[in-house]
Amino acid sequence: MPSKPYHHGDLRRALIEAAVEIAREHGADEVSLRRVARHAGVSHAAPYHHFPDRTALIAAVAEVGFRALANDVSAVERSIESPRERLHEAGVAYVVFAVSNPEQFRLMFSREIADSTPYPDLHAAAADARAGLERAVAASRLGSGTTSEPIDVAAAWALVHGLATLIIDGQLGNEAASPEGAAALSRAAIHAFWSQRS
Amino acid sequence: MPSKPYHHGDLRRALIEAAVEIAREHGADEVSLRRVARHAGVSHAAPYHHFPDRTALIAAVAEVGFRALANDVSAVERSIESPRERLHEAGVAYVVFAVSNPEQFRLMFSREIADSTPYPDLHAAAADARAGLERAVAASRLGSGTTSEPIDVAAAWALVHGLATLIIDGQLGNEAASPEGAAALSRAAIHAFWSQRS
DNA sequence: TGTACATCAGTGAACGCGCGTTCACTGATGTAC
DNA sequence: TGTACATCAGTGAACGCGCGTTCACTGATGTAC
Repeated sequence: MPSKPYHHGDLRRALIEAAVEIAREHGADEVSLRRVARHAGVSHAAPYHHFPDRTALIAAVAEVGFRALANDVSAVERSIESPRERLHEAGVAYVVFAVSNPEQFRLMFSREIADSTPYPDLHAAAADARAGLERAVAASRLGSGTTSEPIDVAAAWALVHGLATLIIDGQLGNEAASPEGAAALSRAAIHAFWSQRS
Repeated sequence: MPSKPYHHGDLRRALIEAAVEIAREHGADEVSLRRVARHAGVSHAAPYHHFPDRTALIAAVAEVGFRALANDVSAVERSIESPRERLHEAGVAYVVFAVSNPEQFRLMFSREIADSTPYPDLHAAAADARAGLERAVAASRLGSGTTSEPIDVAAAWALVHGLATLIIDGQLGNEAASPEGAAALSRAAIHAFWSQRS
C-alpha cells in the first residue's frame, strides 16, 4: 500500500466522483477538467487518458446521474400498487432526486450535452430514466380517449421537471429546498392537477 | 452627425441590446462584459460607467426580459373572456415567449441572478410577470375547495416552466422548437391536464 | 524464472485564450458667474 | 456672450486568473519467449 502510487488504479471513476463533489460543493459551473484533476490528486493532463475532452467527462457524470434517477423512479414502481398513486410518487421521486442532487441534475440537463448522440451510454441512461416515467404514465391511463399518449408523457414530465427546476433555482421558496419540503410541495402540486379526476 | 462621436448617447440601452443579441446569436453563456462592449463598438472598460459589474448587466437584461414576458402574458388577459381559456392561453404565451427568446429566457433564470434582492428593478419586473400568472389562476378557480391557492399557482407555473425548459433544451423534439409547434404542444399538454375538469 | 520490449497511465512545462476589473488618462458636456 | 471649471463618459494599457489542450517525457505494468 504505497502512499503515492504512480498509477491510480481507477482514475476514471475517481474523476467522475470528483466532478460530482465539486458540483455539489461549488456549483455545476465550477466543474473544469483542471479542477477535477486537482481534486482527484492527479496532474491536470492525466484526465486525457480517460476522456477525450472536457465534454466527455461531463457526459459521464450526467450518465451516472441518469442512472441514479432511473433507479429512484423504478424503486417507486416496485413499491406501490395503485397505478395512479405510482405515477404520482414517480413524479415526486423525480423532484426529490433533483432537490437532493441539484448540481448533478443541472449537469444532466446542461446545454453542453443536450445533444447526447456522441455519447451512446449517456443517451441510453437518459432514455432509461425517461422510460420509467413513460411506464408510469401508460399504466395510470392518464390520458382520456381523445389525448394521445406522447402528449401525456410530455405533460407529466413537464410538470415534474418544472417543479424540480423552479425549486432548485430557488423560485418556489426556501421550504421547498429540502427533500421533505420538495416532496410535500410536489405531491400537493400533482394533486392540484389530478385529485379531482375520476 | 459625426461618424464616431466620443459620447455614445444611450450606451446603457445599447449595451443591454448588445447582450440580448449576443445571447440570441451565440448563447447565453457567451455574454461577457468585454464581448458586449465590443459588440456595442465601445472600449471594454466603458460599461463600468453604467453597470457596477457584470452581474448588474445580466440583471438589466433579465429585467427587460421579464417585462416583455409580463407584457405577453397580459396581452392574453385582455383579449380572452373565458377565465379558463385565459389561464390556458396565458400558459401558452409563457411557453411561446421562452421558445421565441430562448437565450434571454435562460438569462432570466440564470443562477447568477437567482437572488434578485440586490436588483430591485429586476425583482419588481419578475414579480409583475408572476402576478400575471397568479391573476389568471385566481380568476379561473383552478383549485378545488380543498387545495389552497399558492399551490395552484406553483403547479401551473411548474407546468409551463417545465414545458418551456424542456423545449428549449431540445428534450421534446424538434417540432416543438418553433413558436407554432411550442404553442400546439403546450396547448395539448395543458388540455391533457385540464380538459376533463368541469 | 528471467529478460526484452511494448504499452499504458501518469507528469510537468508550455501554448494561447478571453475574462473581470482597475487605473490614470482625455475628450466632451454642462453650469456658475 | 464668454470664460473658468467641475463633472461626466469615454479610452487603452495593464493586472492576474483559470481554463482547455498539446507535447515530450518517464515510471509502472503486462506479455512473449
